[in-house]
Amino acid sequence: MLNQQPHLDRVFHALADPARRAMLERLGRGPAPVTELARPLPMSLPAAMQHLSVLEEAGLVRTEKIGRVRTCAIDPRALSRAEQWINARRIEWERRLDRLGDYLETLQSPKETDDDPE
Amino acid sequence: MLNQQPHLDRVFHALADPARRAMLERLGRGPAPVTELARPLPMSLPAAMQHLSVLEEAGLVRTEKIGRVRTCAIDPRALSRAEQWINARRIEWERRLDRLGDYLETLQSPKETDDDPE
DNA sequence: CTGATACTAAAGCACTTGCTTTACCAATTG
DNA sequence: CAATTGGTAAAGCAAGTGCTTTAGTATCAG
Repeated sequence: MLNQQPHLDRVFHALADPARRAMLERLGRGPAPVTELARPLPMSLPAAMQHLSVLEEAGLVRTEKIGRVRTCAIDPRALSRAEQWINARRIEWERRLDRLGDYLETLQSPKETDDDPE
Repeated sequence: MLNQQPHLDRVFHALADPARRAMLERLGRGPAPVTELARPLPMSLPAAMQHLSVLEEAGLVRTEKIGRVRTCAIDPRALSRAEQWINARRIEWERRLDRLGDYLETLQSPKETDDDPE
């Protein structure tokens, strides 16, 4: 019943780590090889590689190895799904808050009782 | 150097679990007591409580206990920070893709060479 | 009062994460 | 060729997660 969206799990989990967000922010300025992504991070290269593979499995990053250099680039499509989920929630919540406001107003000037009083 | 935004860590981590997203979706339709949030989930009540406290520590949910019932409600502000981060990345990436497009066009019709060839 | 309801606290445990180190291969450089 | 560079594979380990069960406490209903 749960988890119809394992993709969202992976994307949000990938975004929940500062090292991975730093990688994405760097990649926002253009593609980069693995070593360059790893350099600013306070960890070993294999550790950075593991973060990178989390980003890749979430679909946020695509990589291609040419010669001995693996070049990494962002894939914006994965992020848009996460954005859509957040957006849907926010719209829903704002609408509800509006209806709550309406309801409170009907309490102020009681003409007819409406439904959805919670 | 990393982790200037532990708040983002917590929000994205909270969103990375389907049980917690289900709770948020339910709360989008209005406040609810703990038991109602837990009922559809395939786990014990204490387990659901632990998920709830993750949401609360991320600032996504506020709760108030009246009598023996703890009522939970969403707090949209926490989510907007996450949305802003995603938005910033997407705008950055789209701008970069546009510039890449421009660059490719200048290659097609070479009049003047611009900077930022990456 | 008695019993049921709604939560909460705590301990325990299998499993997963997030690194590390070591060792290694393949591509390039001199 | 030998040495260096860029990346990978694998093992190991401390710490954290995600549940469970058990055992409560406080509140409400009758």
